[in-house]
Amino acid sequence: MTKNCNFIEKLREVGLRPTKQRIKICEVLYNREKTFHFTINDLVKMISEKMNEKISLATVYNTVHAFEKKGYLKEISIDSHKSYFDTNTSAHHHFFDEDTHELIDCDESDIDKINIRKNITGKKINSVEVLVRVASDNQTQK
Amino acid sequence: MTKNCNFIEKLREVGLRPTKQRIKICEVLYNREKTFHFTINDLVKMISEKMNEKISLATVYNTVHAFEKKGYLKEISIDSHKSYFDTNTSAHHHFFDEDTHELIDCDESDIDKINIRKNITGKKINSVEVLVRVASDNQTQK
DNA sequence: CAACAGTTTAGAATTATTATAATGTAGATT
DNA sequence: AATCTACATTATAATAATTCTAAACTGTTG
Ligand SMILES: [Mn+2]
Ligand SMILES: [Mn+2]
Ligand SMILES: [Zn+2]
Ligand SMILES: [Zn+2]
Repeated sequence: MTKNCNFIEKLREVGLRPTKQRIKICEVLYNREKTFHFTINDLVKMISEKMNEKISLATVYNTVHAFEKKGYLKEISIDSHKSYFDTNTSAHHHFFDEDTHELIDCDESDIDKINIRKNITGKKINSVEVLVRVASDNQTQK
Repeated sequence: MTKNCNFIEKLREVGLRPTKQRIKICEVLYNREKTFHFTINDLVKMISEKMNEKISLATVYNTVHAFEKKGYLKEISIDSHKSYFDTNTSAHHHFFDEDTHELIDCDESDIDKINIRKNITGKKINSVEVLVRVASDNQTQK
């Protein structure tokens, strides 16, 4: 279990003031075994349920985007209608369960390295990510 | 150049009434050499610029979603903040230019077939798509 | 502890999308 | 051809997600 003072240092390192709201959000996001995926709505719920404090919605948005900019969080595009964030900021692939709308990380070994043959002049590749959409085996597929 | 009567037949085939708005939208979307990517906003502009007719925004949304459901259009998730649609409905990969926010199709030959080793019990794979984010070579990368 | 810059906050504003309900129309029925 | 009816279109209102605003607040510096 990471201590709060670690979060304070971590925030200081990237030039974010260790305010109590940011520390609270760090606790909710990083004080756990595994990385996970969430929406802003999820996060607001988690804060209000797990913590007694209430944080303004604007602050949650601001903080999440500050964290994203500093590389503490990654935004994942799967569904144009919802923003998902990921506390796993490394480059990795995903499964998306279309029944439950759950995102699942792929292990390194699940998918071979992707080889891109095309090269766009004047442009460099920033990322290569695979999205595997899965759904229940029996039901009618979309 | 596809004739309107073809669109009428096409619409009838999938059980959509060939109304003048739907035919108009078909013309804008499919009366061209190559497939392309667009947002609802793009489409509304294209209709009002290319055609003299004005179609209600609600109808554009309804029609695009009707076309999507019938397999005439595909929705692409790249940017959680915007919905992109694709008149190329086949399974294919994309480059996304982060400078211009332009989507570019990958040819079959640009990327090898992806082999998924993981298998999620009770779930079948609906699609496997790769998104390659590119950006200007010289500028600071995000 | 005073001062300042950065931060939080509630609420308003904006944007994208969907719902509503009245009106219009394609295609079938007479 | 006139009528009918289910479905489609429309303008507008409603909703939802996100961002903006401006005032109050707080962490940090000296
Ligand atoms: Mn964002
Ligand atoms: Mn959609
Ligand atoms: Zn992930
Ligand atoms: Zn495409």
